[in-house]
Amino acid sequence: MGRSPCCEKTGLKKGPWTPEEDQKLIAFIEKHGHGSWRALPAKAGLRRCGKSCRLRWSNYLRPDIKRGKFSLQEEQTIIQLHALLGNRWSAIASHLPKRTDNEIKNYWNTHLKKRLDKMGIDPTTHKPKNESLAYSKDGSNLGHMAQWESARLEAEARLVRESKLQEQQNNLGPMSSPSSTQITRLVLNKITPLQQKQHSLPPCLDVLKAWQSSWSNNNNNINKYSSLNDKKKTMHVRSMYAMMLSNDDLESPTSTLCFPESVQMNNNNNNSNAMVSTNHLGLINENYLLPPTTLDEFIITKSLGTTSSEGAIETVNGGGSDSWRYFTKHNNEEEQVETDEKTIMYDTISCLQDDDGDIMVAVEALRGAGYYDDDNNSNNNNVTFTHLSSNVNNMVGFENDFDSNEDLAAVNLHVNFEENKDYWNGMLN
DNA sequence: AAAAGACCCAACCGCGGCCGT
DNA sequence: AACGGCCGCGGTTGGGTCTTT
Repeated sequence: MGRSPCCEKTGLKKGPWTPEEDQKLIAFIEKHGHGSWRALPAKAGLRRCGKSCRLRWSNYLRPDIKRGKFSLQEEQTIIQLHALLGNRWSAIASHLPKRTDNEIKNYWNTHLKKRLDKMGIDPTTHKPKNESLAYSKDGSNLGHMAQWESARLEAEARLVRESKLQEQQNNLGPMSSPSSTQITRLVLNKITPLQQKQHSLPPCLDVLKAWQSSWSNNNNNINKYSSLNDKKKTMHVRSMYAMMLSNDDLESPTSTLCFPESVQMNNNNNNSNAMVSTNHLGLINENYLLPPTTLDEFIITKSLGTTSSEGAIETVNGGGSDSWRYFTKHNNEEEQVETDEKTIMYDTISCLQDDDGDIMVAVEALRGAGYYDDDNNSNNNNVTFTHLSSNVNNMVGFENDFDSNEDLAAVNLHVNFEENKDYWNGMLN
């Protein structure tokens, strides 16, 4: 069946919208709503086709659109969702409040895709490039498998919702019945056998395995760097996936995707190697995602030997809107910290604040964990938090033998875990 | 300083699904 | 069931801006 054009092409304007046209469109929609897009242009006095008006409104003029730089969290979400969903921009956009599918698509094509590409990750399959080639040689149909995986994940989400509902209806607690996740897995295992840990990650998610491999290969050497810079150089080649791989909690509550045990956090382990490794994951996350060459800096310094129980987070308006760009440490790198349970250190974090006032992840982390005290917010953008080190130590499960630099990394690590939990919960609700 | 190339992103195009008739 | 209108979606384009030579 042929398809008629959406509107008469003759006499209608195309191309960039003028401010006057925008105003006409906004004024009309605010007064009447958009109703039928086809009929709208004539009523609004615009020489545009309805489709052009719809696009202009939904991609640009809508009041609930957030414009400007994508945050770290948004970047993470896009990459994670793209690995799961592929180029389903509207689906991805539904998990990024106030962002349009068009904007996400553009950002992917112009930034994230290239960044993955430079790292040797195939942005289509999210697999390391050499592995992608090998995989193709198997004759596998990647697109088909990704589609299958995507459909399977959606089915998982649906099933867990249903099982949650069932649980509620039956009024049964988790102790008296299998958890919803367990139920989901039982059901799904009949559809797709549970993936063997580490050995057979879903094809479209094999990037996780790649990063796990990257992490594992260097994990044993994490304490052998001669300087922080050396550590950083190595850390730059890794990604947020390391963070995901580092904690079982980050596993999708519904997915059969499994993360390797070798890099899981062991909160009961006071061994310093384990502690350092875990904390470095937080730094890896920050360092990788934030490009190494930028104008703005997120600086961590530390003060040592104090018994103060207070610290300070200072926000600095340093580089305009281009914040969240770099994460590094300086000063005091060689200093060792001796602590006992009663010795509290404090750290000063200098960080940037973006234009719309969002404070960076670390600050949100502290606030979320109760370390950020709005009442103590001073006039010059200084905010304080209390009881940092001891509580952070407890927060991440380490009771002894910690280093304050690593503690701050742990804060970031912790909050990212929480954010990922929220993310997956959001996927399900 | 100028030209060429690269980059970016708003806007367009056309397909396909949904729904009413 | 067939048709037609509407809208959402993903791919692509074109022109403005920035960077490099």
